[in-house]
Amino acid sequence: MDQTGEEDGTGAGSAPRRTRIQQKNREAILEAALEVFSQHGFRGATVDQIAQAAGLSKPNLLYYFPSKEAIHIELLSTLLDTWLAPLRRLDPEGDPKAEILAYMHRKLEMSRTLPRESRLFANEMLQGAPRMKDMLEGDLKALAQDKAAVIARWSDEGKIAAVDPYHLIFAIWALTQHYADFEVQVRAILGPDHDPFSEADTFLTTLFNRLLAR
Amino acid sequence: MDQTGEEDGTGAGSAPRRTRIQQKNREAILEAALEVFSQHGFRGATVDQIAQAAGLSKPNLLYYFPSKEAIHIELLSTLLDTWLAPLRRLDPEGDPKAEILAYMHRKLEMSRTLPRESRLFANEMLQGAPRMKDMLEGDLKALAQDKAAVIARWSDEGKIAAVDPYHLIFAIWALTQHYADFEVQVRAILGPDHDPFSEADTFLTTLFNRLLAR
Amino acid sequence: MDQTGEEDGTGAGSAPRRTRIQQKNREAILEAALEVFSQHGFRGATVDQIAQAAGLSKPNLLYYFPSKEAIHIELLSTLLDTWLAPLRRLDPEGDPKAEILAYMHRKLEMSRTLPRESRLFANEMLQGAPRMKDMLEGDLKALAQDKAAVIARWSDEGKIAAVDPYHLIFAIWALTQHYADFEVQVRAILGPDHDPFSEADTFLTTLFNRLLAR
Amino acid sequence: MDQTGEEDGTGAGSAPRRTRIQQKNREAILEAALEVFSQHGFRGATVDQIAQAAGLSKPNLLYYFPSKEAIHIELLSTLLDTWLAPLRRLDPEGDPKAEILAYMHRKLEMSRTLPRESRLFANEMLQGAPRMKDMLEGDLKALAQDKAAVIARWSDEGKIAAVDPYHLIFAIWALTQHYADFEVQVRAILGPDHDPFSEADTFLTTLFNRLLAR
DNA sequence: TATGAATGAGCATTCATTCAT
DNA sequence: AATGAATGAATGCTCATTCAT
Repeated sequence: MDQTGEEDGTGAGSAPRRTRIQQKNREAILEAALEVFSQHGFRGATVDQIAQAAGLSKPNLLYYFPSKEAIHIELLSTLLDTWLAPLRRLDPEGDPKAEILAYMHRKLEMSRTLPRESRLFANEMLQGAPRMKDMLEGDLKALAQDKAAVIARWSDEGKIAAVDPYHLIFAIWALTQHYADFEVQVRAILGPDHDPFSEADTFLTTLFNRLLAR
Repeated sequence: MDQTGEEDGTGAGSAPRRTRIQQKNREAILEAALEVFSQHGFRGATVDQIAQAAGLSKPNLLYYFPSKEAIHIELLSTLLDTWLAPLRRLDPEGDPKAEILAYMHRKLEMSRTLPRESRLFANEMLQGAPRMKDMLEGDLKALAQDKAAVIARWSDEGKIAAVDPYHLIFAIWALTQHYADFEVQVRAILGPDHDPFSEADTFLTTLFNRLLAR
Repeated sequence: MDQTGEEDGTGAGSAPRRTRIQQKNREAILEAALEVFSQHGFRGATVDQIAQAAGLSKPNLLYYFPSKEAIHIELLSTLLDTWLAPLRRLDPEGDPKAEILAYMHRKLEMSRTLPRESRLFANEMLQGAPRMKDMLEGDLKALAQDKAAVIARWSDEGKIAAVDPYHLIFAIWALTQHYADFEVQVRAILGPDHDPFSEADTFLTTLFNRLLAR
Repeated sequence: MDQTGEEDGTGAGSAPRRTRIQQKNREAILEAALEVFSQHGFRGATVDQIAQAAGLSKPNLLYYFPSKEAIHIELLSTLLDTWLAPLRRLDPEGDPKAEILAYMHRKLEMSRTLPRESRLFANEMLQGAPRMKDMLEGDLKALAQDKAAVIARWSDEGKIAAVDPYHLIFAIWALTQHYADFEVQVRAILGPDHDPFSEADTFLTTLFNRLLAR
């Protein structure tokens, strides 16, 4: 997914040296696991499925990761960074409404291009975030507070309409992720002749423009 | 095997005769299953958990329902009706903006009072609706089309601002269900001193007012 | 092995009610496990072996005991009581030498009739008593101290020859258990025409008579 | 595969040529294997544990020995020689009681200095000597018969008290090995302030003196 | 209706050993 | 002489479901 190279959970230590084949297999496993976990959830996924999808034998897969859970955790750790990146880019010095709209667009784009990651995340949330709670109350909370303060300031300064900054963020998350997480429903209703994401882009642009207009 | 003749979604079959104890146990099972399925997903839930939560032995539970899957399907069937009820009540003859806002409020209220149902539904969607696709493309689609037409008319007649009626419905779904489905995340960010649903009520009222204002 | 009915490890609580079939199967499992564990050790034994020896399927065995380890622990708990019984009967008011010789005989008889128990115990000791250390430092130590004091008194009062009471007890254990634990070796050396236990009886009687004679 | 031509107990084969590093690694492996096998038994030990303890990779370890079992067998073969050495030194021409006591002391000293070897041997005996039976019925039996005959002669000649020579040997084995094999138990009972082996020395000296006194 | 007993299929993980380099 | 990579065969345990009563 990204070439930043995953840490081993310690977050600190020296980068683990990996041979080319290790790198390749680890990536294949994570890619396969993303596919399987996002579709079936943690418990619903089997190591066999993942191994097969990665083109490895089950014991060989467990040569690269110590356990099924370790793969899941690795995915979630990497995911959170990816997930928060668009929000991180919200620039306190930029034009308020443009910044918020741009953020929404980046987030919608992520739903479009990374729907499996979105579903993996949603799965974890639905189950009460058993493996992610710490991350939520750490990085995520800090970032949300930071950006909410920025938005609140914009709101106070009259640069955008008055609006609860936290719930504005929630709204962006909810509205964009919905198109990934509830894709079946959206497609069932719209039928095959619609392009949900392009319509969503238009609709959400309107929505946030009206919501934030002074 | 399934001599209880449970209504299977067709809505036709003869009314199943049930003693009071049967009724009570079926309800206990469905209540328990809702709890367990919504928390752990279908594969993550075990019949044992459900039986224990229902206060029954495992074989006795399977006397009432032929299989784990049958319980799940029964829950989903019932759920869809509950889920669509608020939308059904959207009155074509009512005041457009008031109707839409009232619908949103009913939906948010459902997220507040029935979060387990919301998560059960979300779980099913995330997995591609393997057990619900027909219902989506049947009742749900029909209802959505029907109500979208109403909203489109309102929009055309200038009674509300121009808006894509389908995506308006999606927005209501996404924004209200988010507070049930991503509750951990919302609470992790807001902390213990907030009342997410009451704040959401205010925020969403504002949001839809601005979106729909002529 | 004995009809006292095993506790479930809590040591306290009410006696677990068991149906006849439960009683029968539990006993079959423990008997089979004794056979297998004493021969192959804990790690060397497989649940499959035990199940087969007990005439049960693997999952059915695990219906009666939660894990392989639980069976092992149950065996060891029961065993310690059996194991200490002969020493418990050492009567402080009896004739000193006769009491000690009688104890030795009871212990030797146990090696003869319960060699598997002896080997199970020896196996556990060899590995450092990972599952029995507490029992050793509890019941066993207390009993040994108690009886060592009795023997020390006899020794002090000149009723038996001066002797270290603890090491006298160890000597009885070592000498009697040897015929069970090292049975292959004893038989390899003596050949098929000897009766090790009857010879041991004579030899050990002589040994302790000479050791303890005033 | 096994081109190193390890002496396989027959004692005949050509002397294996080994480089210094080979020699060093073989020794490291055997040392590590002794540690691990004596603690966990054959089945309980893993090749990984041994390799790690020896500071080698698993495949490299298997370059030196064709299999886990081969290491075990090698250990046992070497062990038997070590084990019997003290008895071999029993001098038919020496002073009978002094010889027997000296043998007992050598054996006790071995328990003190080589407890792992003692436990390895005990483990093998407990399991019925599956890998050692031939050795028992060969070298061991011959030596035991030889020395038993010596003791029997001494006994017949009145140089020591009348005693069954085989069971006298067993007694020495049992009493000395007990302090290595059942060390946990001994220490659990005596507590930390005792020196089991030094006390055993005193006790066993007394015991055999009284047993053998004319 | 209800439950104790039983099981086949499956699952995550371990492990001795082999392969390729 | 050494090791990273790979695997077949277990191994302990779980689970939905069935059987017998």
